[in-house]
Parts: sequence; structure tokens; C-alpha cells
Amino acid sequence: MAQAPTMTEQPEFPWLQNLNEAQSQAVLQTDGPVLVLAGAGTGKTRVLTTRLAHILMLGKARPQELLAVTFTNKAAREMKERVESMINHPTEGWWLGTFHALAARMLRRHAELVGLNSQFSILDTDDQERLIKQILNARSIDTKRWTPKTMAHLISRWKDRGWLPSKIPAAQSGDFANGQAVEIYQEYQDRLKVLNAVDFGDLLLLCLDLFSNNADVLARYHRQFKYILVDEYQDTNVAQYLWLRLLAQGHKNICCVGDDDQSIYGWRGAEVGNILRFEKDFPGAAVVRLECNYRSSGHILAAASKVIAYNEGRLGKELFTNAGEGEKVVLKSAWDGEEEARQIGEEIERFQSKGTSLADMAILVRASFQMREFEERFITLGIPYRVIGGPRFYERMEIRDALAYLRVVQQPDDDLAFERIINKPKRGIGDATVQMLYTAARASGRSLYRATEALVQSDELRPKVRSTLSALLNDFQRWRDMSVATPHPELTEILLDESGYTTMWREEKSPDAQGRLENLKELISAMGEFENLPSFLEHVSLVMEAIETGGEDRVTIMTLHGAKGLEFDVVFLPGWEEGVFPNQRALDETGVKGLEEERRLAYVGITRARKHLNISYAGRRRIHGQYTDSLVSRFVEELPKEHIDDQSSSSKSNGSDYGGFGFNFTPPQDDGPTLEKRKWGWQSSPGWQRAQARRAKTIDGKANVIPPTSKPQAFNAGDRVFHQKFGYGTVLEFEGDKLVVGFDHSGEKRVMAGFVQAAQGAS
DNA sequence: TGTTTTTCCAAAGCC
DNA sequence: TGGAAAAACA
Repeated sequence: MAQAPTMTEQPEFPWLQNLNEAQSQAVLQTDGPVLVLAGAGTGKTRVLTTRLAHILMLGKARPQELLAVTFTNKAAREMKERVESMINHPTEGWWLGTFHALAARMLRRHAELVGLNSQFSILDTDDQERLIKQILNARSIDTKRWTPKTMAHLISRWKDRGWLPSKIPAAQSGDFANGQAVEIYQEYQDRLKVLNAVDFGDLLLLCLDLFSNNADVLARYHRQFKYILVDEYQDTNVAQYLWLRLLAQGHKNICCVGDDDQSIYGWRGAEVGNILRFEKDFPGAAVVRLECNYRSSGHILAAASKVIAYNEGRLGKELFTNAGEGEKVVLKSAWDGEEEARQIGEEIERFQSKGTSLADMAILVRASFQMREFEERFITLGIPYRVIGGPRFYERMEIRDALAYLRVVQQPDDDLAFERIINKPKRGIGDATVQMLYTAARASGRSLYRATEALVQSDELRPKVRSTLSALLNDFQRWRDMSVATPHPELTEILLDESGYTTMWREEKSPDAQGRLENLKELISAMGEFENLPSFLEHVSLVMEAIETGGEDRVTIMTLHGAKGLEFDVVFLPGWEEGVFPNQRALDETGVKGLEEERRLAYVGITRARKHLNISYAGRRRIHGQYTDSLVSRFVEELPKEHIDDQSSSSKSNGSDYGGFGFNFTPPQDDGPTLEKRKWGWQSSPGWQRAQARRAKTIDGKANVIPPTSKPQAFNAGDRVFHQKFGYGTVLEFEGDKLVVGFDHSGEKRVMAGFVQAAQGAS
């Protein structure tokens, strides 16, 4: 990274010599509340680490008196490494981590004060939804109309705001299941207590509860934390804010670093208001602005600044660079999503041949469905790529199963884990039995595991089921006894073997079974790095990251959200179309607020690029299997023309207006699949296309386009026809616009002629 | 209880 | 389109 031209003279603090004036100020202002507004690429991380090192070097605090909060575990790890290399000494004992990790640490220490056992499990969203689903079912709520997902989301948002069930304002109670939401929330919390489990939101919420009911505990942390440092402050939610405010009441030395223009997590409860209100919340706060950008060239920065200027209610910050103008931002258009992928693929090859390594290039999309198009193209071209944000290692089925076994060993009351594996591998315990166990558990107020223990003692179960369950419980007890003395990786191996879990996959002949077994091996080897089982499980709950695979030279494909904090020489931003970006749902749900967040996302995307930025849009795109015509994104209009190299088709023709229907697409001129595509384009009815797609596939397994019938067709008895719902059949009778068809698989039906197509090439 | 077919639905993703 | 969950079926 290039260095600032103006450096502060600080001979007594040599570690400041690489900082510019604003950066130094952010480091030197150690005491009292400080807000550091750090624009994109202004050396924020450097400031953070130097500040921590500075405090340690001056002996203002010992490591254990520091509380440093980061947004991700990765950021925490990097910060630790950088501080250690700066002070040239390993650091132990400081409180560094994400909000959740730190809160979990506190909660385990004082678990009994909030009605938990310190071994509590941390449930992920999947467990959460399953638990909620059980509650909804028990209340006979239609889970189609009122989905567990919606309810889980509602609860999360309440927790983000720091609301326990008793604290929810009547106006906010929502209309979920006709006003039962708060009751469901309460029941959910009660169930969690029985399971000795918490969800992510609880980690913060229960900490707040702990502090407000136990002044002595809070006072202890007040004494302990002399300096508090918070990164990505613009993405904190209310609960996190309250947590910080409580802890900062001690020494009042809190430094928050963030950028209101990069707040992109409003949809999961983040409050931009926290950063906007900082000076009011912490009276006497010093505000430092970092505005010198060391990352992007002039044109790119100008584009970013112009776009973000359309937002209102900003703290205001003007980035500048001394790096020169560089290249203009390239704007391109494509006939459809496929062509866009083709163009970008070619562009990447061009950059590569000019010497840019693939690892320095990235494609940043708004939503993950946009990724497939690029993957397919890159496979064809043979360009190595990596997708970031796919299914994570710890979210894979086999890993979750293995972890569920461990959770039951560790914590028998964890019903969700027990239910997950009770019939995995198949033991002959079906839905009916599980339901019965649940009924018994609920009736006796016990956990599933304990209820099962009681039931196998009785003779209410069928003998076969009874002996199976009894054997399973014995196994668990044996593994539990073993766990005291056996190293946990070994225990896991034994457990997976003896339970028949590995055998199950070994005998499974599906192509991915082998991979699953390998993942299990990987899991066991990963466990070795942890001291004991509880610390490993904690790691898994809080650090759901995939294991890094090599540093090969690959293009990165990721979402804009995932790209925050990263930078690349060459960045592609495809899909700048209304509805895709800005995302329609964001607009529908939160209106202007949503639009502004989308715009911040555009700002984040643009500022990821160092040297070259390529923005593009397509005239039509397949979304969920259906072609949809699209309009150019309004963000394209907001780009400053003087900084743009406009190579889009709308600029080549008459008008220079991007807006409205000012599209002027020309279908690609090359032959081959294009012809087919154009035909697709002429048929606008999605239903028709859907039917055709299904039909073509059924015929010979690949896209096989059949010209549309222009008018209602006449049929004769004996004709082969296709119906979207009933499939293939033979016409038996034909009268007016009604047909009687003998369908191959659905039997004889009376259908409208308009709903069937003549089957092509059929016998 | 286990397997196949049908239906439904689709953001972003931190911990 | 494609994956997951529910429903229908064996």
C-alpha cells in the first residue's frame, strides 16, 4: 500500500512514522470516547492495530484490560497477528473477538445467574427454526401461512433491539399468527432454558440481562476493561450498542471505528443510527476523519463519491487520493446474462494475458443466484475460480450430524441434536415414535432424552423400538463415560464408528458419499487443534467458516456483502439492473431506507477496485428459470459521465439517456445457440416457456426448442399431446375446444385444447 | 416405516 | 431452474 505524503513527526513513537496526520491522531487520542470515521481504503486496520500496540507499548493497560470487538473472527485473528508482530511479542489474555464470542465468554462464566448451565449449547439458525416449528405445530398454527423462518426472523430482530418477551412494545408485537408472536417468543425462550441452549441473539441479550440484574458483575468488568475498541461500528445493532455502553461506563475509554457509508447490514438489525448518534451517546467525544484513500485510482474514487452523494443523512466525508486518475470506469451492456458472463470471461482472459494474476480479479454480485452463470462460463473457458459464500463446512449435513452426536454426549438435554440423530443411521425409529417421545417429554416437562430414558423403563413402546432406544441410550452413556478420559478426536472416531454412522455412508452409493466421509475425517483432524470438546464445540458454534483451501491463482466470485473489507486490482460488478441491483425486495420492504442501503452497497462494490472497474448490465436475465426483461439500474445513471468509459449499447446508438426504455440491444451476431435464444425471447409468456422447457427436457434431456403454435390447434383422435401438468398422452376425443386425453401416467382426463401442445416427433 | 412424486419457493449472511 | 419439504404411495 502506498504511504501518505504527509507524515507526522513523532520521534518518540517510532510506530507512528508510517501514519498520516489523521491516522496518528486516531492513535494518539487514547483517552475518552473517540469516533474514527474511516472511509474505504483509508488504512483503518493499520490505525486499529497501531492504536492497540500504542496502548500496550506505553503500558497504559495490560492485555487483559483491553476489550477489542471485531466484526468477524477472521478480522480478530488478523488483528491479533498484526498487533503481535508490531509489538514483537505474543499476546495472551486480551479480550479480542466478535460480539458473540466475547458475550459467550462472559455468559459461560456467569451462566447460573441467567438460569443456564455453563455447558449450554449455542443453536444455529437451522436448529432455531426447527425448534420454532415444533412450537408452531404444537399450537396448531399453519406453518405454511406463518413460517418458522418468519418467526425466527422476528425473534432475531427483537433480540437485536435488546427486547426480552416482556419488553416488547405492544405496537411492535406484530400480527404473526393473529397476534400470538410474543407468546411464541416467550415459549421459545422457555424451551431454550429447558434445553440449556441459547441462540445467537441470546448471547448479547442475556448478557444485558446479566449486567442489569447483577451490578457486581458489571462493576467487575468496569474495573477490568480500561480500553474498549470497536471495529465496524456502523454495523452494530441496538443490543450490541447497549452492551458496549454498559461496559464503557467504567473508564469511558471507548474508540469506535466505522464508516456510515458502508453500513450494509440493516436487514439483519444493524442500526446506522448508532454511528450517527455517537457524539450524543458519548458526550465530549473526539471525532477523527480518515479521508485519504490509498486504494483506488481517481476515476474510481470519483465514481464512488458521486454515487454515495445521492444518499441523505450522512455524516459526510470526502475521500481523496494522490494516486492519479488511472483508468476510467468501464460501463458495458449485454443482450442477456449469458452474454454478460461471456464478455467478462473474455475480459478476464485479456487481463490475465497482460499479466494480472487471477487472484487479483473479482466478480462481485448482488445475489448468489447470479453466480451460477459465471461458474458455468468459467468451467467452459477453463478459468480457475473460487466461490466465496457457498455452503460452509460446518453447515454440511454429515458434519452437523457428527456434531449432533457430540452435543448429545456433552449435553443430553439438547433435544434438537438428539432428534437429529435418533434415526441416523436408520434404526427403525420413525416419525410416529419421535412424536410420541415428544408428547411424553412435554407432558413431563423433561427433555427428549430424559423422557426417552423414562419410557424405555415402561412397556409403552413396542418391544423392538424399546430395545433399540435402550441400546442407543446405553451407547450414549458409555460414550459419555469414555469422554472423560479419551481425547476428543479419538472419541469422535469411536462414536461415529460404533453408532454405525460411518458405515451408513460407506454403504451409500451416491456419488457424494465418499466426499462426506472425507469431510468427517477432516472434522476429526480439525478437532485436534482444540484442547477439549467444549472449546471445540464453542468454536464451531461461533466460527462457521470453511477451511481454507490453498492459495492457488483463481478468480474470486462473491457477493457484495462478502467483499466488504477486501480489495482487488480488477473488479467486475455485473447485473446493474433494476430489481436485481437495487434489489426489488429491499425496495419493497423498506423503501427509501432500503434504496439507500443498496446504494451504500454500490459504494462498497466500487471502492473494492484498485485499478480497474467494470460495471455491466444485461437486457434480460433468467431468474429462477424464467427470462425476465430488465431495465438499467438507476445507479448507472448516477455514475458521473466524465469518469466513465461508456461502452454500453445504449450509448452507441442515438440517445445518451440510460433511463426509461432507452435500451437498444442488438442480439449477438454470432451463430449457434443464439438463434435458439432469440426464439425464446419472442415468447414472452413465462408459463409457455416453462411448459416448453419441461417438455423439451423430457424428450431428449437437453434444451430442444420447439416453435410456438401461433393459434389454437386442431387435434384428431390418436394425436400425441403434451400437457404441462399431466405430461404426455394420446387424444381420445376432440370436440370444440375440449379434449379427452388418455395420459400415459395420469389416466383419462378432460382438458382444454389451449392447455396442450402437440408432441413433436412422437410416434 | 421407507421411497418416490409433487409441490413450493426463491436476499444479503455475520456470529 | 433446482433444492427441500411435504404428500402420496408401496
